[in-house]
Amino acid sequence: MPARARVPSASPADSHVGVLDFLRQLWAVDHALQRRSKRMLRERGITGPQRLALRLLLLQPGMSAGDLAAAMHVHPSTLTGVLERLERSKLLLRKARPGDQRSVELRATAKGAAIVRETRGTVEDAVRRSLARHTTRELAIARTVLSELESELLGR
Amino acid sequence: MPARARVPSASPADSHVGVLDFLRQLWAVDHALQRRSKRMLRERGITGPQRLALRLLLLQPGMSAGDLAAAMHVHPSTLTGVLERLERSKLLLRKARPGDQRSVELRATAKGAAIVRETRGTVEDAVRRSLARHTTRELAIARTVLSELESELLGR
DNA sequence: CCCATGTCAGTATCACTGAAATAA
DNA sequence: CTTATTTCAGTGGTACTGACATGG
Repeated sequence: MPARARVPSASPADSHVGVLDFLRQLWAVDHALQRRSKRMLRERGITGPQRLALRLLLLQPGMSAGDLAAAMHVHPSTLTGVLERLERSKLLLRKARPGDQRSVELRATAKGAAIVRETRGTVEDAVRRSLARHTTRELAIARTVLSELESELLGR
Repeated sequence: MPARARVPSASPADSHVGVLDFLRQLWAVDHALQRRSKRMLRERGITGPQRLALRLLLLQPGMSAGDLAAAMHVHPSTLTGVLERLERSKLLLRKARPGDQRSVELRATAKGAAIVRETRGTVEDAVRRSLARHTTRELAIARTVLSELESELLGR
């Protein structure tokens, strides 16, 4: 099991606000996300992205694959694999859309809805607990920083 | 190219502070990180985690594989692959440690040091630009939230 | 013999590019 | 014919578990 590191912090000269420290924290959260997702797969048979897909589908049943891919910020071809695994696990149904046979209507099954309701040990659960410890204002700041980070990462 | 989503926000009843919104933002940053990493690989021949490994190695030359794995919060067997790719690209040297033949001394090559210095288009670059837009206090808050999120994700 | 270190084998998800299939 | 939607084929990186070789 990975343990805490003992590595010297970035020198202040690196930049005014410890870019390397922030960078490491960012990758740390990323790894934590990936590990939790793997663990969910082992223990409950569903990954983080798969859960997110189902969750969005419950909010807007009948979504097309393209719309869901956009909502999840992934390439449509990436979604194909996610959907296939969800379907194999009987958590999702793919149906040709009446009126446009190219498109598909996606819906969570009853089993899919049930697994989404069970939140113990999920990413969502961790987020909920973290958020409960902060004020609305602090969370707004955190979200803004994350949102700008996202833009910068996607840009150029 | 993934585009912006149009999905209804979480209902306020979901929890007091939009857990689903925060969750989506978190995955969005994660995806942005992955995409930037892939793009770096295409354009410059090195991924985000690979760069982080080299960066830590420059800070502490001669580190062992186990220590580096701990510093990066990954399993030693995960690091094996990362190191192999770095070595194949001639960015890193692995040498048996004198006095303990089980352990290895890791060092960035001159080429490795050079590629780390070139930061245009890297994750680090995006972080630097984002940080420049915020006050020290705001960044401290963001870091705290991320750090707690990490703990919650790793826990239980 | 026992423990530590690192690698290897096997498996799985995610993510892309680019091309193909099908339908509008 | 052209465009839109999704899937398929192929590639690559990350990450794990569990086993193994080797050295202390």
